[in-house]
Amino acid sequence: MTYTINEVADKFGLSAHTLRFYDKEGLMPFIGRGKSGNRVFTETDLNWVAMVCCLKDTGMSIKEIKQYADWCMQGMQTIDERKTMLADHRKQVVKQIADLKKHLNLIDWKIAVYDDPEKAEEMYGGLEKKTEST
Amino acid sequence: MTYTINEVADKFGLSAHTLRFYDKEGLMPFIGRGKSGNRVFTETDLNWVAMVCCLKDTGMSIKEIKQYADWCMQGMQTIDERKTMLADHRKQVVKQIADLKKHLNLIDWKIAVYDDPEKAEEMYGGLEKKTEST
DNA sequence: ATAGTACTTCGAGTTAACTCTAAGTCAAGG
DNA sequence: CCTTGACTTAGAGTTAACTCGAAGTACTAT
Repeated sequence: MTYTINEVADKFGLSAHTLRFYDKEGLMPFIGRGKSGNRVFTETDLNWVAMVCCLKDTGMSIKEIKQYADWCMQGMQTIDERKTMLADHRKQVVKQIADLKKHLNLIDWKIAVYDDPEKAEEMYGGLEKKTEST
Repeated sequence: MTYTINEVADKFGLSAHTLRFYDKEGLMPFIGRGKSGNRVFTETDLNWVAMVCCLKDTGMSIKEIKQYADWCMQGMQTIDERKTMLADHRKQVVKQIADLKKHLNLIDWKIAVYDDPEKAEEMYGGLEKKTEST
């Protein structure tokens, strides 16, 4: 089973434009072509696209993903570099989650204040005192 | 106690340029000025900057934050709009956290594969079979 | 064979969010 | 008085990541 660029785009919620752009940037160095020059995606390629999307959606830049792809193309001797890169990135993702949870607390507190303004003075000392009182 | 733009920038890990940019975009409509025209930040203003940073860091666009700021300036009659906006945004943040956790699983799996390649075939069916074998 | 559809490349344009430069003002210290 | 340093504005430039348009090729159905 193989897939066209539009099928893959649909599957991952991207546009064909974006997939070609990723290809052009070197993020997909091993996508095959059919006899008329069209990109042909295999199941294995789909796994790779999933990995690219995962890295992108967790904030890795295209430049870094290209570095990762380049290392993958170079074979086994780059395993250590790849492992280090993923371990570093993992830390960043863990930090992102922690930061988001912290921010969520402030958002929750703010919503609570709107539901019960009394809480504002008690809990925080009057955020927006100035604006709310105008 | 009041603060200069550079003190605030330091406190929040932003540049003074960025704070002025936010001000220009209407994200800080109530920052006072000293007699020579310099921005003067109060403790209350710091709380507001914290809120802006929270919204920005959780993916809200400057345009949306401006909308929120505008509503804050209009006073009590916009409480409902603000509450709705924050509740909607809260949902998005919760989703971001869930998505990041999901992505983290793939990253963890991939790291595990690098540590013990045997797992690849068992768990996933050979991601990167093509690239690893070249 | 011809119309339609899906793909191709190349390169220009867009958007968001900064990021910086230039030219100028202002207050304090020597 | 003069320099130094922190601030001011307006506006231009940068960067990342798309996003689109034009022009062309190739298979598919009528």
